[in-house]
Amino acid sequence: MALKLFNTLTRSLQEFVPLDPARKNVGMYCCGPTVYDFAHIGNWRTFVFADLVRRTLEFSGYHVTHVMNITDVEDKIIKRVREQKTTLREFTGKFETAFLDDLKTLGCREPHQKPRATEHIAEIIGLIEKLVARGVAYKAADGSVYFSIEKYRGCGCGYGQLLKLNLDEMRAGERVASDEYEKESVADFALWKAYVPEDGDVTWDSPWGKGRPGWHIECSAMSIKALGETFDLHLGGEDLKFPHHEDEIAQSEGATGKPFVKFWLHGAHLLVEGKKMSKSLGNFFTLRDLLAKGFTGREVRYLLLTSHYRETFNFTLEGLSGARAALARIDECVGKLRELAGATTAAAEMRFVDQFSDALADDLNISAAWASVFEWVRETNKRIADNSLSAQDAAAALAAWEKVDSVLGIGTKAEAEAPAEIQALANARSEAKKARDFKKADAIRDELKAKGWIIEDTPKGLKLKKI
RNA sequence: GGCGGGGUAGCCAAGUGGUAAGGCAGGGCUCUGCAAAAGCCUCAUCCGUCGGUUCGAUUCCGACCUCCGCCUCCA
Repeated sequence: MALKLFNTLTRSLQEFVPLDPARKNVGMYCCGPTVYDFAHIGNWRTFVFADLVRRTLEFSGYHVTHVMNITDVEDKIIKRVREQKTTLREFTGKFETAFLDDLKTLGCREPHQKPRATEHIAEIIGLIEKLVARGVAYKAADGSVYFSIEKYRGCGCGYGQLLKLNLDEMRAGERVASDEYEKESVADFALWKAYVPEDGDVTWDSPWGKGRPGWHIECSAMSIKALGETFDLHLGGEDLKFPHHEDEIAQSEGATGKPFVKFWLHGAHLLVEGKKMSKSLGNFFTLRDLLAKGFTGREVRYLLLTSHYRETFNFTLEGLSGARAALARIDECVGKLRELAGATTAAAEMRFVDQFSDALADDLNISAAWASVFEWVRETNKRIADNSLSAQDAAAALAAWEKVDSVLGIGTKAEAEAPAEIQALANARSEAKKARDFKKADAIRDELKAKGWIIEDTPKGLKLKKI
């Protein structure tokens, strides 16, 4: 089934056809983190969403080049560097490392390229020069360079491609005008920000004097460098539609005269416990906060992947606990299949895989995709229970699971090897049980539980599971 | 004020002009000496409210209530 995605550019569901359909190459750019703090659960929803898009494309046979920028120069960063009396590189390096660690913890595939804004100042300046030469950018009295929406529109280019804009009705200017008063028009935005003393030594030379890049320009410069002047996919959180993505389109198309991106995908935000996340409400979580509560990255990933990307998702701790139980159900089933299959291999059972991929093809209907997973688990369990599953069948089922999991990316919990001490206790319990000393057997079971191991008596003998 | 997205069981969440997927929690049962984060089964006469269209609406239309997002740094 052909993959359909909701393109913000056309506000409609469209079949995904890349620019290079013959070679199945896909260029995908995802707006990455501004590294001034640890990323929160809302940020992670968007990055896990981007990972799902990438994995779905790879599952569909595309060769994806995944690019994610690291914004390492920006107002908040500069402010904190100054406050903490550190250097830009030292400050941003710390959060960049944390970000990439967290990305891995969440089971996201690492982007192929992670360009930093500070390492692309030359490209950024080059792009601004093009815009100035084309007459859609101007240097203001304060030394900054701005993009002129009016001039841009004057050459027949579309501003407001991602959403309906009614510049007259908008409340633009209420707060913007106060700090960016050198602009010709309030809708104009900065391409190059002139140096101010507060910037400290965070500054670069440019044809317009010392300064630093504006926020939007880095994404245009780096995506064009990595993926070309026109590429397939650009994604980010819904809040970025305006002004960030709209401005990216304006800068890029204003400079190249070519269409910038074929497909724009935007992920919705999340609420936490039904409310907007905020530090004062105590519902503001970073991934590290959740790990500290004893949850795992794969549990968080599972939960973030339970709802459709274009719907607001309500993230709850109760849901996160539920994630553990749901994953255990899958782990149990896959574990049994492994035992049954042994060294046997087989081609994947395609009924499950097809059902799963059909769900995803429908604008990443992940809920329907999970439904196919759990229906498969139930059917598989039944077949295991009535012994109607051969090693061959089990191997085919496992192969199918592996295909499905190449998209879900939750893997399976590694079967933890019980240390000698635990094994010895388990043996002692078996002895006690055999001697029908159930009191002792139960006491040992409680002791094991206290040490973090659960014992299960199965028809095939005892099984130890790590909590 | 402008633009946009929602309101489906205790919680999370799909979906459809023809009578409500899936997960968690709950309940029942099975295996078990007892158990289990083991397995199976079960769990919405009903989809924010009120009207309208229709043989039939949760699904389409209208009004209203309510939540959320963007318009300003923001995933």
